[in-house]
Amino acid sequence: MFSAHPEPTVDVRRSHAGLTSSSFDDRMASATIRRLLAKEHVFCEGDKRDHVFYVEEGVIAVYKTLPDGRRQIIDFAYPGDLIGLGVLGEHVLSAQATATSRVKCLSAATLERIAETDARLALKLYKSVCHELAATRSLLVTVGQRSAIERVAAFLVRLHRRTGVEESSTINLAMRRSDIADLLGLTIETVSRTLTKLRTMGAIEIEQGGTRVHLRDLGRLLELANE
Amino acid sequence: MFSAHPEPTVDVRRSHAGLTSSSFDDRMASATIRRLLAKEHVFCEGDKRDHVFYVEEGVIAVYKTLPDGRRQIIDFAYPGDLIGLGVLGEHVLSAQATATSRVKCLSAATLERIAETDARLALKLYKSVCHELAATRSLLVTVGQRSAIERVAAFLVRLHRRTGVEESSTINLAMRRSDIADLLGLTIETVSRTLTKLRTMGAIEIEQGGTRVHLRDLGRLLELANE
DNA sequence: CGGCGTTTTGAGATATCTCAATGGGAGTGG
DNA sequence: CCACTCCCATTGAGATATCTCAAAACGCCG
Repeated sequence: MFSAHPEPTVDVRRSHAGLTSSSFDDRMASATIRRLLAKEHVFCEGDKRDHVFYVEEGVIAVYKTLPDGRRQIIDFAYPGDLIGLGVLGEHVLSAQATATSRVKCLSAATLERIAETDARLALKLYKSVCHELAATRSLLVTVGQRSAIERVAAFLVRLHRRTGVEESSTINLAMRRSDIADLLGLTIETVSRTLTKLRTMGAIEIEQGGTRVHLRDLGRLLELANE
Repeated sequence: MFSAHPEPTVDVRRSHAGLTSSSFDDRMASATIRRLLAKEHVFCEGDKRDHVFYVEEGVIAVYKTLPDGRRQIIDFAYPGDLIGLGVLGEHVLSAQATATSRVKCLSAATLERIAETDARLALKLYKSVCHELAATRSLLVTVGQRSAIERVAAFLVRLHRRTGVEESSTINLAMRRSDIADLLGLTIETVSRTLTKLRTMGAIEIEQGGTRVHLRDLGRLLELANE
């Protein structure tokens, strides 16, 4: 379904789909593991798209840069997500670990061949694009319409939903302020100031090093996020 | 492929795919036509998603609103685009004509039924999501990273590529300043001022009523857009 | 002509950015 | 174990792009 048709544009990126197709599972079991340190790249825009990566641990920032170096992070990929899917021979986005991470490297050609006969897998890939699209639209609304405090609150809430362990309202950012800034279309300083404002308001607590954040008043954050 | 699987999130929106599958063509031929005046809605967020719409003429703004009324336009749909596709029973976005428009109303259930057996159509729908995703990411980069003048220049260039007749570098906005503002995450006034700045610079000429714009210096616009 | 919706323009307010300095934590090497 | 360095986060102060509020001009339609 994917590889047979040359296609002029896009690149599919992440899957929330549980990966249960049996032939796919076989692949997963025998796949190569790659470990990354913070700031290491999984792939770059323009690289040959010969692998698809399944995130097992850590956080991967998927982003696009402008010619002058400005960077927009499109999304963060967490364990269980699939990155690097697409219909083109080259990656149109870059992906970089924001913290120590581990990914499984899957052959793109093989995956796409399996998808041709395995309707369940094909459907999962399709759904993953839909999820991706929804997430991107949601971020677009945030960046286009919300103020700094709303953006940061929305980010925290979303991160909590995505990675938060039940009951615990402490989240591990596992990334730098610059990553948050590039996701939200703000500067590092504004992100920092906004976090301290949220702290001052009593909505959050920031632990040592500023990477762990305790969401003290989730209701307040939701309200601020305007969701 | 689409209807059989209840799915918790998204809504696929637009297709650039040439629509040539024969059973689909039959549907198209017998479909109901709906004519819309500017500001009329094609559908609203939360509406039952029983139809998919093929834009034949005009411009349809597809958007999302925040609880307090702020609006982010996700994209404009032009003739040849398909809107309202998705995997959910309800629309998650709203769609409104920005100018007099004409759409063909297609039964969502039927379309999805055909897609289950017609691989070519299914593939086209898949590709349309990919295109949509690429367009949304591109807009996200614009809104998150670019200045007002860069955003407006990028918008004009994109509109020209999308709807511009060969050779003619005059484009018809067919929408209000408020629509452009809500697409780019700016205010009406900033859009207006930015357009006059581009005019003063000699990059564009604005015709009567401000709806037709002549791109006088496309190179300059491209440069400004930072693409 | 008169009214309405829209665009343009102006002037002042403000959120965010920029530039710069300070401080903290982690790692390194003496 | 203590400098020392590096990277990152925080904080401050001033600059600025964009927003807000307000008024005027324009184009369209009855």
